[in-house]
Amino acid sequence: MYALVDCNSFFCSCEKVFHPGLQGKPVCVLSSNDGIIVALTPEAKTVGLHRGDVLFKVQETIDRNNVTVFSSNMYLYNAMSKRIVSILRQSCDYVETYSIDESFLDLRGYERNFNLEDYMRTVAERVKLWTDIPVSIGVAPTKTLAKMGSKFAKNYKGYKSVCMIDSESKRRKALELFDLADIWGVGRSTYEKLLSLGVKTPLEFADKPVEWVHRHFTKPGFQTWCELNGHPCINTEEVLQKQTICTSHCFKDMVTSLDALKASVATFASSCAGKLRGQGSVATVVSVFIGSNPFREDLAQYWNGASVRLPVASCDTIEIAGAAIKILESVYRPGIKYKRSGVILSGICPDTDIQQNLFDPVRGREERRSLSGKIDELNHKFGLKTLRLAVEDGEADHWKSKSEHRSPDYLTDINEILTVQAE
DNA sequence: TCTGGGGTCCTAGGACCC
DNA sequence: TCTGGGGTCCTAGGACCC
Repeated sequence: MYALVDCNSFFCSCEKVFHPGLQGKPVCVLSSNDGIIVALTPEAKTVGLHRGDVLFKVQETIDRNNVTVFSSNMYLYNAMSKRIVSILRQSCDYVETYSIDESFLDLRGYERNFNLEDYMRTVAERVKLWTDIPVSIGVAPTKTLAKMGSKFAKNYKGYKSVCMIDSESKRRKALELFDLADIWGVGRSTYEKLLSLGVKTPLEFADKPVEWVHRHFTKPGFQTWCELNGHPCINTEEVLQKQTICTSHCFKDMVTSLDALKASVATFASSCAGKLRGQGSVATVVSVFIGSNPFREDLAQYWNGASVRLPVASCDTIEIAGAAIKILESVYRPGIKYKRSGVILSGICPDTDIQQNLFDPVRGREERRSLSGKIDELNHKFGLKTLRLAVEDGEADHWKSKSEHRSPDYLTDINEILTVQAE
C-alpha cells in the first residue's frame, strides 16, 4: 500500500502558522510579481476566488471580503516542507517527496505490525502538532488511487485526515464519485478525449477493456488505467538531480536598457548556479531568453532566446553568468519594452562525472570552483547575496518583481525570526 | 497600471549509421 | 516488373504535474 500525504492549502497554511489570527479566515498567496492567485484557503474559495485569478481583476472581491493576501515566500515554504518531510521520514522508511507539499510513503510490510489507518492518523497528528500544518492522507494500492484518497480526506471531515481505499468495493465507490478531470495524469486534453469517447467517470474508464485503452491511448493513458484498476505501475523514483534548472520572472516595470537586463540575467544565472551546486551538479548548456509583455497588444512584441555550450561542464557562477550575458547581448534588441527574462541550465550531470576538454580555455578551474564554494559558505553565514557579482547591481530595481505582501523569512533568517511578547 | 514559475515524461520525425 | 531492413540519437512539441 502507498500513502500520499498532502498538505492542505500548503502556502496559505505556512503563512497561517505565523499569523494565528487568520484561522478560519479567507487567505490567498500570490504568484511572483503579485500577478495571480496561486494558493487559497477554502474560506477564500467560498467568497468566489479561484486559483489562477488575476489579482487586479479580483481586487474588489478581496477588499469586500477582507481576504488576507500574501506575496509568495518560497524560502519559508521550502523550509517548512523540509521539516514535514523529516517528520515523515521518522515515520516511514520509504518516503518519496513528490512536490513541495506532497510525499508518497511506501507502506509495504507496515500492515504486519500496524493498522495502517490508525498509523497514518498518528502521522497526520504528529505533523500538525510539530509544524502546525494540516495534512490529508490517502492510502491505497496504487499512487493514483492514493492521490484520490487524499482528496476525499481533504474534502470530508469525517475521514479525520485519512481515507483508506483498501477494498474492491471502496475502490469502485471512489471511482464512481470522483471527478474525472481531477484524476492524476488526466489533464485537459485527455479529459476532453475521454468525454468525446463517451467516458464520464473514472469508473467507466477503469472498466473499459484493455484493447480499448490501447486503441485510444499510448503509454501515459494506459498507466493511469492500470493504476485506477489497482495495479501499480507508476514509479516516480525520487529525483536526486534535476535535469534542467531555471530561474526567471516578470519585471515589475517595463525595462528597455541592456544594463538592466544584464543585471536581471546575471542575478538569475547566479541563482541557477547556486541551485546547481546545491544538488552537486554541473551544467554544459546555458540558455537565456527575454521577452516583451504579450498582454500589451499596443506595444511592439519581441521574444527571443539562445543557448551556448560551455567548453567544460561547470557550476561556476562567474563562468555561467558570463556566458549568459554574452547570449543576452546577442539576442537583445533596442527599443523594446521588456517584461521578463530567464536563464535555463541543461545538460546537467554530477560534478564527479565531468568530461574534460583538452582545449579548455579556462585557466584554474579548481581554484574557481573553490571560490564558488566559499561564496556559498559566506552567503549562508551572513545572509543571501552578501557576496554577489557587481553586474547584478547594474541599474535601479525596475527589473525586480513586485512583492508587496511578503512575510519575513521566519525560518531561514535569524534577523527575521518571529518575536513573541509576553505580558 | 496590473496576467507565475518551476519541473517531468512521452512521442514523432529527422538525421544518421551499417 | 522488382528500389531493404535494421538500428541509434537528437530535438521539438505536447501533455501533464505542482
